[in-house]
Amino acid sequence: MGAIMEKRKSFSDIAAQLRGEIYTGTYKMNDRFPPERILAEKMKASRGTVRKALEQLQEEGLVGIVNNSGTYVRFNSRNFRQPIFESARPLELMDARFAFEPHICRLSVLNARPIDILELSEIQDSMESKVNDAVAFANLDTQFHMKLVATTGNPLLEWIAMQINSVRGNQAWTQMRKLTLEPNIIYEYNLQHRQILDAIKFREPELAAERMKEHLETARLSLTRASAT
Amino acid sequence: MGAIMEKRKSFSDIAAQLRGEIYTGTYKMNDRFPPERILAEKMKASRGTVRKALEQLQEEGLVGIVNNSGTYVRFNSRNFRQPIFESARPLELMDARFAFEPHICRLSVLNARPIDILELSEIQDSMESKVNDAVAFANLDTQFHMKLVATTGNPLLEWIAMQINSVRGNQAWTQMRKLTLEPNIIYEYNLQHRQILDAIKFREPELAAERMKEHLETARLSLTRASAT
DNA sequence: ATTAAAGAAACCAATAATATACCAAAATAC
DNA sequence: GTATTTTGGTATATTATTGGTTTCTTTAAT
Repeated sequence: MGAIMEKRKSFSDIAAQLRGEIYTGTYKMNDRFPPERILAEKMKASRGTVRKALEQLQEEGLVGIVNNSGTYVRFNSRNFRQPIFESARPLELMDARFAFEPHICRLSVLNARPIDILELSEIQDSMESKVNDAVAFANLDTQFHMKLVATTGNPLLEWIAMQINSVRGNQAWTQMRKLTLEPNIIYEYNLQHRQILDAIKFREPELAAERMKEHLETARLSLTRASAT
Repeated sequence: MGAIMEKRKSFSDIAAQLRGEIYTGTYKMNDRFPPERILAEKMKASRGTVRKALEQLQEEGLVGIVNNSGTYVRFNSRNFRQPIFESARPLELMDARFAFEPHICRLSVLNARPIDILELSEIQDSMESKVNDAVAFANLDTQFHMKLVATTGNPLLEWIAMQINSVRGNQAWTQMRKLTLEPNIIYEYNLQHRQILDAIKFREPELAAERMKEHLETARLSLTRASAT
């Protein structure tokens, strides 16, 4: 017979499963776990095993076990109020952009339609005429990077970019912008944007990514110089 | 007596349900909730339990309770577009991981402390013993990548990674996992994880990033093969 | 055969959920 | 303006659950 042997589950198996469910948000912060008896039934293990698994999770700090009450999640899987973005520091954001944008360039080369490239060029043209207007330039810069993401046709990436860009709205950032966006810096940014755009036009994914990295490196440098002041 | 016993609901259950109704827009910004007594009746729970659930939602900042007046929604579901994650397709998610994780490796090399590397090794060891248990392996895999991000010490990156990982909790993904995670694939993943970890141990940022790219390429391939079936 | 780990069952004391009643402020009706 | 109703806040007694503990049996690995 093809009867499947239900293999005996060890406490570490149970722990791994529950850990995963905490990380993925099945159980949220401050939620109470199902009672041990129910959990044992669901996991097809004995209560003692579940108990041992929960004790391990407690040592890891993921849950707190309260006598005669229940086991409570002490891990924030998603922060719905998004205070992280409010408190994100400029250099942390730069790291995120470093991770994100070079690959966006590669994807853009693969997916951008002619009309997309045309629109990017238009934004680029506007930017080059705003060497002396830091605020206008910054807004167009945001537009440029957002449009770049949009050309990938990936709504998930677009959503993430939107979240990252929302940081720029806060106080620390408007100040930082005034410190860094001097005309000569804007001029350099324009050159780099133009180079990135050209690499995309000519369908060179690695070149586009490389030039984006250089661009971000320049931005990072002017940031560190500004914060050193 | 075939009467079905209505399971007693805990405050976490009530909170989860109300949270869902706020997120989906059943109750919109500034709406007044039904009074506690009515809510208790609808939820088939006692007023005390509903009360405790509402208090938790208040701590989360989702609602505001006003004495002698009512409980009001303080959350704008339009500004929070979570649905994208529910509908994110596997290949779109792979692109996001391609964008992020190689650079995460570089940052990990720069910032990981010895204790971090030790913890990563422990997760790795567990994974290598789960060649025949796809569910356990997948959960450990999530842990591995989450821990990797954590070593960068950048909460913004951690938040983004968590958003990306939260997709894995949904239905389409658990099915996809069953299709792709065969023992030989798991074996290959283990080899690649080990190589990534080694590169981090030996403080080689570019090597670590490159190996992560290879790992993701393998994952992408097994995805496309699975969706071709 | 020996040993360590998991399963099963029973009991305890503390806690959570229920049910009910009452209060005071606010909203509503008249 | 006044009376009535509605609302969240509070208190209390009762019942159902829950984690903690012990004891013993079963299973798997060596």
